[in-house]
Amino acid sequence: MAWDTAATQQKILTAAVAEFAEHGPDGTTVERIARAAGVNKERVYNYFGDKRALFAVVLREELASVARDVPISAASPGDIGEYAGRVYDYHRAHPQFSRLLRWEGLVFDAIVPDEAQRREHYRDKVEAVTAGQRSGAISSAHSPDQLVFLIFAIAGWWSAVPQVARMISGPVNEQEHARRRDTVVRAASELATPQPAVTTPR
Amino acid sequence: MAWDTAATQQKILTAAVAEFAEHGPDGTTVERIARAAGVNKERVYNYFGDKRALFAVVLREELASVARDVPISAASPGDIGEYAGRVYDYHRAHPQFSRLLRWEGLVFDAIVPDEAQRREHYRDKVEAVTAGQRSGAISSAHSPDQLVFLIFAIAGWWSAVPQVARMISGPVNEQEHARRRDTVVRAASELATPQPAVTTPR
DNA sequence: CCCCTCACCAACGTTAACGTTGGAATTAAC
DNA sequence: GTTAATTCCAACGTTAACGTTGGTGAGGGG
Repeated sequence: MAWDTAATQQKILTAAVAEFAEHGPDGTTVERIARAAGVNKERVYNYFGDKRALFAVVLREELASVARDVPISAASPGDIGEYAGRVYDYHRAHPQFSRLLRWEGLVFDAIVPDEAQRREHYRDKVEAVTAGQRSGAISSAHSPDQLVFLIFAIAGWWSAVPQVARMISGPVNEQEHARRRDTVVRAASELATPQPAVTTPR
Repeated sequence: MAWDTAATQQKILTAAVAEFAEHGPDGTTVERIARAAGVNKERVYNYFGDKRALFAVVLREELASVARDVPISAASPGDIGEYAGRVYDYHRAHPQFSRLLRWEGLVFDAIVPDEAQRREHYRDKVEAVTAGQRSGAISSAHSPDQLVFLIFAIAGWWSAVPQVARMISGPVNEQEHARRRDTVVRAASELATPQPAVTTPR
């Protein structure tokens, strides 16, 4: 049988994503990754360097995915709402992504692997919103970058602190998921809808 | 000098909070906690059992604090906005709380230490919003539990994924914090403001 | 057909954290 | 004032993960 080093590397990477997402950088052991991938531990060190380096690769591979897989359209508040809904769906369908994102936030406070490229992806979203605001279809009550971030917050917080969501809203079944998604869509849409000035009485 | 076991336990707990918040359950070592507290490692085991038990105690102690320290008022949308702002402030002023909350979300998917009491705290918030909705001052577009959760999301996501916030909005200084807080306050207020129906064109 | 390179793995040394134990110092009880 | 109980710590055994090394066998170039 011929060597297939690319396949070996891929198996390691897939196993690493699962392990790191589940246990985090400190809870993960290289031995478990190797066993899950069906290869020897030494292969991991040879291909990816030490554990931290592998973690960085895993983050880079996985965290660019939402930007690729969930395109934005910002021609109307309804578009923003649907975008938020899709981001919510993505978090739900890819718990590994969601967990890695949060581990990154906890471990890499300062430096993020591949920050330049990630920034690009986010810039796309912000620019789409900027265009929507310029056309008047989207509310300008918030600056575009912060509106984008609010959408992420609304869509992502559920999976970030599932325990809090459960304590507030009760056990999570299919129906509850639908309810949450609906809330996300409508809330994002609200925030994107141009308003005749919100007055804050004092 | 007399024994002061309460003080010893408190020193351990304080050190444990800092260590667990910084490094998480797996990254923390009991030895470091003991050293930081200025006591012997054995004291930790004697008073708190093993590492996981101590982690549970730390979570219980720290995570009830927001509910205690940040009361809600929901007599008007402006109240909701200000509440969201205070929650934002709390996250910023107590990064340990924020980090522990997220670690809890990652590690205790199912069971949460002291869940019953935590649920009580959240219930208070939900009930305040319910009352506000009943009086008509607060929008009923979202069910009260989900509105509360949206507020938490808007206020908390910034510190949960600081790397994303930075990549979207640039470096964080005092001015940027003020901008974020303002966004949080206004967004929460918007979501709480009764609307004459949001139309979603298709 | 020979040899050199490289993927692969079993086994190893080393470090570090966990959790425990035996004993010294201190307080309280009688 | 002697004894029992308790706080505290230094030192220990044990486990487990990290990262490495020496060796084996497959592939390919001359």
